[in-house]
Amino acid sequence: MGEVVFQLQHGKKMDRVKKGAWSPQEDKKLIDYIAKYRIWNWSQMPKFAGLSRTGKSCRLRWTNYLRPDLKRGPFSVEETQTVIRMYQSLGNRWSAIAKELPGRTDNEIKNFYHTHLKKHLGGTKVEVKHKARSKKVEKVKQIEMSTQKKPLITTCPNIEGPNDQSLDFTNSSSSSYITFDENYEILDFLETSNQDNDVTSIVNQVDDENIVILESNPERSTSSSSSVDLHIKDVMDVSVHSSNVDFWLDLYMAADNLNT
DNA sequence: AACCGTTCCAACCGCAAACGG
DNA sequence: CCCGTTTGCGGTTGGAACGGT
Repeated sequence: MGEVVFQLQHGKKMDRVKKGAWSPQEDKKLIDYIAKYRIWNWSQMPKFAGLSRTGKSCRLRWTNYLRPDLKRGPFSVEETQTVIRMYQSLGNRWSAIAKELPGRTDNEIKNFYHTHLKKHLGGTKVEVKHKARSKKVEKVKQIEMSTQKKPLITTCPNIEGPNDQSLDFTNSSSSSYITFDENYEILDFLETSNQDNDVTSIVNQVDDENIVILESNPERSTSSSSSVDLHIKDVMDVSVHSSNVDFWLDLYMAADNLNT
């Protein structure tokens, strides 16, 4: 990562302005300066702090990374729930969402949403009353949620299956369509054979509100215990309606926690 | 080992809002 | 109210890290 330096016209003098990743030395300069003089003017500060950066770059580095009150680390269940709920009501107003999450920045939430949540949310359009910054105008914005339901493939924690051999899907290489209630109790179960690829005909037979498509974990399919590890292969229509958010989220978080 | 595609996030950019003289 | 400057926001991206072949 070679440092990138640009020439900027500044009065008569040509100032060298650094761009790209911040070095630990630069971080220290910024932290020390703010500790001593507080934040008074971002655009003036860099030259006093001995930094060859724009004020914009300094502000970003401080607010998104150096600020002492930042939380860091993975999002908790509660935080993830908040992000999803707030996004459903506010849309992409990341800074407004960040106000509900102390220690998290708008940039962090935006990244979290795009990398962990977006692709798993089903395709639906949410109409959001978008409060414009002028406070006077209300824009109505159509939030286009991803129409692509990318499979959420991850390891699921032990979900207690029924003590019914006919429902033992540990050795099955086919997909299973299982309806759970909120306690992960299996409400309904349908198994597809390998050659049966007609998903919709199966789906139509069961409650399509809570369908989760599962497939058994190939590595751990030797035991025939009633407790099985599963791969969540796909989540269908679970996250489309807000009433289903908790259900989907619980599965997602449980699976994700197990992996870490 | 070497290559290649994917994931993820820090940092960028352009634009709009807010500020203040 | 105007206008230049500063701050804040959201979309986008470069590249490090990772995973697979």
